[in-house]
Amino acid sequence: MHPDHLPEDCRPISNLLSRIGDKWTILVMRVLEQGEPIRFKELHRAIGGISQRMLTVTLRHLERDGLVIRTVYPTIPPRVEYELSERGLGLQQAMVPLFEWTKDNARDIYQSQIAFDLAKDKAVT
Amino acid sequence: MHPDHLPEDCRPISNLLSRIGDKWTILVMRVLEQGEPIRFKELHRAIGGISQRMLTVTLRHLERDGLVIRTVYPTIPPRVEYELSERGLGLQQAMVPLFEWTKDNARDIYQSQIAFDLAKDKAVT
DNA sequence: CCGCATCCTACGTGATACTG
DNA sequence: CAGTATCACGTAGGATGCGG
Repeated sequence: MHPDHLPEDCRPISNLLSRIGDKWTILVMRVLEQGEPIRFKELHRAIGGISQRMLTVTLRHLERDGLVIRTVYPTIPPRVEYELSERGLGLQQAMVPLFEWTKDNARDIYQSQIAFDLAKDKAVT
Repeated sequence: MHPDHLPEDCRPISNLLSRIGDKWTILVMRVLEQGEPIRFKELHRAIGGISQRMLTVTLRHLERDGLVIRTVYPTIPPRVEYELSERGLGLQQAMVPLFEWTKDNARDIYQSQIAFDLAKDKAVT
């Protein structure tokens, strides 16, 4: 059922992108990029529009992949801090060209989409 | 509802990654990367496990973003060829570091996941 | 041969309320 | 403060059959 007979490089990349390509991961990593450990609540505020649940889920994924480090201080009230790991930092750096490309092409892509949708509508008419 | 008050760079990047980060886009682009125009059926065979529908959807998205070029030869039977556009090629190149990073870190990430899941199970016990 | 339309299922996402 | 549990919803994805 899965593309097992593809060049081996493709699936891991596709899998990785599927995970970091979700709705929030990039946003979270970008906030974490500052280097400073940051608390859950701060993250929640820094990232607009994310629910508590999705922030938790996203952080768990990142932690599971060893991309962020989670530190718990068993105080009362509890205090939990998140920071990018070495690996996470490396991923950030690997994504820089993609960031650049996106910035350079976002407008053109948007134009293409408009044009495409327009042609579509005209075809219907 | 959306993270509108984030640094402007983040959302477009997140959006782009969401689209190219889906299950098939990377795989399709990788096959297209060869440079040769390629027919639908060939693509379908080259990419194992993809349904006809998802291949169509994926190609439409890529076409809409101006990343692939779709050429129709109105012969009988019909002949449709796909190839990477300039823009698509640029995206490919921008992703090279990410590909490299993934190749270098895939194993470590996998290990982290195992360890994480194990710790989880132990916690339950 | 190409790929669109339909139906259906699974999962990601979000809102809310509750626990340590 | 941090995180879990529950429910509800929308979209992605897969299977199948039809049309150009």
